[in-house]
Amino acid sequence: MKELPKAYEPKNYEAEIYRAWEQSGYFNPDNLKSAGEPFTISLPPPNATGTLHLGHTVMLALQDLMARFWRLKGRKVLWVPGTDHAAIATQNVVEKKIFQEEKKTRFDFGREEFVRRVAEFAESSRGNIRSQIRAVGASCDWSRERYTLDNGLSRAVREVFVRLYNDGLIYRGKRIVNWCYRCGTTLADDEVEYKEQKAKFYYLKYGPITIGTARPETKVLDKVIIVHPDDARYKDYVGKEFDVPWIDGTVKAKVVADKVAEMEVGTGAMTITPAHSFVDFELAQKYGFEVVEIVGPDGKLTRQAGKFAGLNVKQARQAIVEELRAKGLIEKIDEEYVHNLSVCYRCGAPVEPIPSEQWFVAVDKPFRLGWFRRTTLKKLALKAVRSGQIKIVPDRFVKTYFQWMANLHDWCISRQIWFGHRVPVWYCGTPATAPKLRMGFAEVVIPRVLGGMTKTYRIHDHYFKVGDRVAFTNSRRQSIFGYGTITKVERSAIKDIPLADPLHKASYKSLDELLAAFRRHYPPTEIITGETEAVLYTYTFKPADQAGAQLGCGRIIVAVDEPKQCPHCGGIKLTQDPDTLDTWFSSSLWTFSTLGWPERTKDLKTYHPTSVMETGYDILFFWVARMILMTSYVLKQVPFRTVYLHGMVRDKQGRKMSKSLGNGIDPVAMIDKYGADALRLAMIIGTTPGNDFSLYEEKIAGYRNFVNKLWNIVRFALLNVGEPKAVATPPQPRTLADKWIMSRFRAVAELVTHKLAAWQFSEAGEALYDFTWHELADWYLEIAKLEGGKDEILCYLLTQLLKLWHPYTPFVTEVLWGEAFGGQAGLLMVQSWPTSLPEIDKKAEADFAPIREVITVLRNFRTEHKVPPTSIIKVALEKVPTVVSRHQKLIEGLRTKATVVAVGDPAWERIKVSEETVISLG
RNA sequence: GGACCCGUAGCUCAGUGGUAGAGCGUUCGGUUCACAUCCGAAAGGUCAGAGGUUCGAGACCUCUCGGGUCCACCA
Repeated sequence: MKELPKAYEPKNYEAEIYRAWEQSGYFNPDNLKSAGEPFTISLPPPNATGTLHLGHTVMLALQDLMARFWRLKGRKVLWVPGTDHAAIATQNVVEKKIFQEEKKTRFDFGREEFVRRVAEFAESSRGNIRSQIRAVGASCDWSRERYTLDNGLSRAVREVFVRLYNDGLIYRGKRIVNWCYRCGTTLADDEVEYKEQKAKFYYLKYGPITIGTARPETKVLDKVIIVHPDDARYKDYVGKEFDVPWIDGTVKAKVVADKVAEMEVGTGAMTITPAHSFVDFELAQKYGFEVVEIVGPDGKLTRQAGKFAGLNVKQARQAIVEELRAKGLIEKIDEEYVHNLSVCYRCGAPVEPIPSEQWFVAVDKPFRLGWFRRTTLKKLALKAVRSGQIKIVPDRFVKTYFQWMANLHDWCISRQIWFGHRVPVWYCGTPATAPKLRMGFAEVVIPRVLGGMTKTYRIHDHYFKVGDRVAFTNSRRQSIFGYGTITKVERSAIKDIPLADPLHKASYKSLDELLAAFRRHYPPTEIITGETEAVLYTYTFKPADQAGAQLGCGRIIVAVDEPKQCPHCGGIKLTQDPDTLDTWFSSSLWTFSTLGWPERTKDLKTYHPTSVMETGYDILFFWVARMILMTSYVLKQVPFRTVYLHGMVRDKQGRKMSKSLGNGIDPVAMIDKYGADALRLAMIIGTTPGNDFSLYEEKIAGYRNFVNKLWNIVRFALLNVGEPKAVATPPQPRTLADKWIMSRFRAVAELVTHKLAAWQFSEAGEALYDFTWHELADWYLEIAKLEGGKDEILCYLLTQLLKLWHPYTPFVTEVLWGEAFGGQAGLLMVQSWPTSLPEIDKKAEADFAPIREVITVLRNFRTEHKVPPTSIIKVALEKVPTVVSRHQKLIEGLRTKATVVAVGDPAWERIKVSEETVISLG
């Protein structure tokens, strides 16, 4: 006989229990005796600087549930924990902090110092999230803890980058990207969120045609109007060119017909701004229109915007609208226009499309995988799911996954922030000497340029200014063959260009010959006539091989480790690309980089592919899809066999939890108040994968009550059992109640086992909850008080029940296990799952049911007739199963205080008590 | 525009073709005897609506209504 405290106080045990688990070494599968098949989970790494929120708690509870279940089932369980450097998010946090505390920006510190400070901050706050993960009870292997920015993972990142580059799947290009002015960086397509917003929509007179726009400030240099080919209104204009009085002087506009213009939208006509719209950029590529940047990366208008240069977007819009108004070009303004404003998912500031030189992963480009297969990254990622190698729970997300994959564009992976994995790319030369501006030359003319040609004609303005330092590059190879400074910029119609200019080495006999020369270098779509305006650049020239030793050859070096010298020219002044990588690039390698890749480690061989990826459906695209894509490419393996997606936590009204609503619940406070076990139950029972669920304090309190019930079940047993011991095999039941509970236990144990293996955690938990409280506690324990002599059975049920509950409520079950069986039984977390189960006894279950019913009926009878608790009643029952009369004592003892005279009837259906059946009240 | 989810007791939600469920709340009753973080009872349902499939539908199919999410587009 042993006495436990009356109520379970989680605070008194949890820390100590976790310490015992950790010290046992069993979180590390190397220390598990089991030889079973490994079961691996990679913990979706929380942000290093984060604090535990309910989303984390959900994933920890579910993953720990799986880990503990399979560990008890004898599998070699590895759960790899870690944290994510969360590049933009972390940098933003630190920038904000530094600005508040010291009124300084990152530029005041310089890159190196700033990164050091961010890293320091991340390091110092990482301990916080670690201890909070422990507080939930997560049985992850801390000896294998990783960080996305640690040496091993950084190496994996560089290795993958280099491989992709060598396979031609990473390229650098000037493309329209999403640009966040506040963060000063690009964002991937899915890092942009949309907010519906009312804005002004301007109808502007653009020559004879009215166009609509919400962003007049980008329209300064628009010179192409797109209309639908079938649009009768504009039929006569198509293909025509005309002068249009516009924002900054007159522009020559032409009208092009293309089906992208929808007749119903606005006026059906639009001007295009290739530099500031994804669609327009595509059109510009299609038709060869010039891409002119109006808004720069600083959010201010560029010098191409003429007199508006230097104004920020907001000022420029005002000024330009004013200008348009003054010129009478505004037809009307729609004030009620609703459109989706693009905003940064990290900081909420507006995001604008601008052209920028960035690194991309080509998802649609064919490459050779292994010896035989030609495929694309997108195809690989689709196949992994379509082939069934990866199962998604719930499976409706398969459809979502395919849809997203189908829409996936090349992935912009470079970011202009400082904190993160630096792009493993070096340029031969330094920023000071290697000019930013480039002028490309066709291969055939390079020898002539090298021969001293210092004047070049172009029909597109590159906006070089006198004094600009320019690198001259081979357009095909992208290599620099010379350097120089612009000394003169002139404009002239082609027909007015002197046919023989001493600075322009080539001379022409006739205008036709000059025009032919132009046409050779521009696509056939360009209409080049004598009237076409050309820009004539004059410059100084120094060949690269002369300047090379100091300046570098400008070529790109992509390498895992920092190169000492340029493999192309031997130059030693190498400059690393300033960009860092999208944080999801490193997380996409998470399942295998954490196991030691690129080394061929034993862990990698043993534990990869991982068994399950458990995470919220909100990062199916951000993360899960990218892991599938990258792992398929790098390892030719899936990263995980099953994806289990949990829903989002909402408040009682179903609203998202947010700071502004103030409806958030702090999981740490809840653990403090109700215990980790109660919180875990509240998040597992009553929830289904893929569906959001509500969480509120009363719910957690309810499960706290259950945990306490479990405690008291064991407390009762220990008070009644002489010598508590763990019982592995089911003892022989003696009474009907014994047979009934043993049979029920078997049914529940099997159900729980089956449901847990089938990812149906809620149903398993519910069944176990109901059995524990409403069968075992409410009925069997009451009967045990009457019948006595239950030591063996109670010990057996206790032993097995604690195991079944352990995955859900590890703390209280471990405490109880220790209290009941002491140290000799070892830790509960490494016991074996119940396998030796009692027999199913259908007859006992069938016999017990009417007894239970009779008791309930009699209790109701007492209540209805207001029989005082002390009174004994005598009741005659008719048409009840004969078994009832054989269990007089049971019925009387279970708080009915009734003597039953039962008339047995084998054909009984329903038991009823009416006043007529009552013989007497005693 | 495309896709998806949800609608079941007052509230929060389970329910994988076979007798409508749980927790909380409400009402009534209970002072020792494991637990008031408890025990015993009760009330409470056109399973959003309409049609269909089936011996049988809360579940499967079609449509409608209401609430929500994601993606695409956004001149």
